[in-house]
Amino acid sequence: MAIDQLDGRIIVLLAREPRIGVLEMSRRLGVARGTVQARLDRLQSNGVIRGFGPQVDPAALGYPVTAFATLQIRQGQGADVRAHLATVPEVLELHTTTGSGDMLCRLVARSNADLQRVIDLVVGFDGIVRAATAIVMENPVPLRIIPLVEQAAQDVERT
Amino acid sequence: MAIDQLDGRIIVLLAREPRIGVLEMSRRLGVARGTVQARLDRLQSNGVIRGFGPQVDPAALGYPVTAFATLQIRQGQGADVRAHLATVPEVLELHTTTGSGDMLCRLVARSNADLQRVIDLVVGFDGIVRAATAIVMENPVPLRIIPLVEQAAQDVERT
DNA sequence: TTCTTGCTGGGCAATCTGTTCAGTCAGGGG
DNA sequence: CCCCTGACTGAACAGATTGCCCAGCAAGAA
Repeated sequence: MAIDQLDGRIIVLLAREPRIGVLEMSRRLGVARGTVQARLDRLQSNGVIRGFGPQVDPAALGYPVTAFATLQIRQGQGADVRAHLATVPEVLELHTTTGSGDMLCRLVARSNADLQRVIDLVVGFDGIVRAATAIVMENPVPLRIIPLVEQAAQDVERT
Repeated sequence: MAIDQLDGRIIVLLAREPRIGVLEMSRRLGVARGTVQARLDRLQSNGVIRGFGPQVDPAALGYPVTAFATLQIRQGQGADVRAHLATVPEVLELHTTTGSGDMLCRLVARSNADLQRVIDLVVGFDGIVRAATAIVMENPVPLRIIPLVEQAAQDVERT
C-alpha cells in the first residue's frame, strides 16, 4: 500500500508508454529487470494496479454525449435500483453518495436526443423518485492518475 | 468508428484478460493473427482504444475517499478555474456541465478529514463561488465499458 | 553477529512480436 | 461478365522479450 519513488516512476512510465515491456522499463529506470518485475507483481497483488485493460473512448464508439445524473431513490429500493442500472449499458458507472441525491451515475448517449431515451431508461424504474441531469460540455481534465501517483510517491519518500 | 462483432469481441477479450497477447487472442477468436493485429491497429488509430495504461486504484494508493464536487464559477473565470484545478493532484477529472452547477469534478482524499483539506484547496480560488460536495459511499457499478462495447457491436451488426 | 529482505547481474529455454508474402474470397464498379 | 480493391488466411523469419532460476551483495532488524 505504500508507494515509493521507484513504484511511482514505474506507474508513471507505464501510464505514458503502456506498450513498453519490463525489459525496456528496467533500462529506462536504471534498475535490474527482476526488480521491475518484482515491483510490478507487488503493485498488482497489492491492488494498486488493477489491470491493464484497454481504455475505450465512448465517443469513438458512437456515444459522444456524456452526462451525470443525480438520482433520488425511494427508501428501501436501493438494491433494486442498483440492479436495474447495472443492466443499462449506457450507465458507465454508478455511485451511492451522501448529499442532496442518493446516487450519481455517469451516462453516455449517441446524441442529445438519444440521451432522452437513456434517461427514460434509467428513470423509468419504480424506485427512482427524481433525476437531475447535467450534460457534459467540455472535459478539461480527463480522468487521470499520474499526478496523484507522483504525490503519493513523494509523500512516502518524505516519511 | 463503426465497430463490428469481431472488434467487439477483441475489446471484450482484452478487457477481461489484458495480459493476453495477439497470438493467443487470434487462437481464442478463431481468426488469423494478422487479422487481430490489423483490427487492433485500426481500433487504436480510430481512437476507439486510447491505450492500455495501468488502472490504478486510488484507494490502494492511500486515497480511499472519493467525492464529487459541483462548482459554481464566477462569470468569465472558467479558464482560470480549469487551470487551477488541473494543478491539484486530488482532482482526478473535471467536466464543465450544463445544469445547476458549472463544473463537476471527481476528488479523492486520504480520509474524510483530509477531504476537507482537498475541498479547501479546490474552493480556495477566487473564481469559485460555491461548491456542493457529495461523498461517495459505495460504488455499485465501477467504471465499465464492456456492456457498451457489446451494444455498439450489436448495433452495427443489425445494420 | 546472524537473519531477512530487496536488488543486482547473469543465463536459459520458450514464446511472442513485427513484418512480409502469396493466395483466397466477396463486393462494387465498369 | 470481368477486374479491382480490401480484408482475411496461413506461413515463414529473425529478433526481442518473457518467465524463471541462481548466486552474490548490501542494509536494516533481531
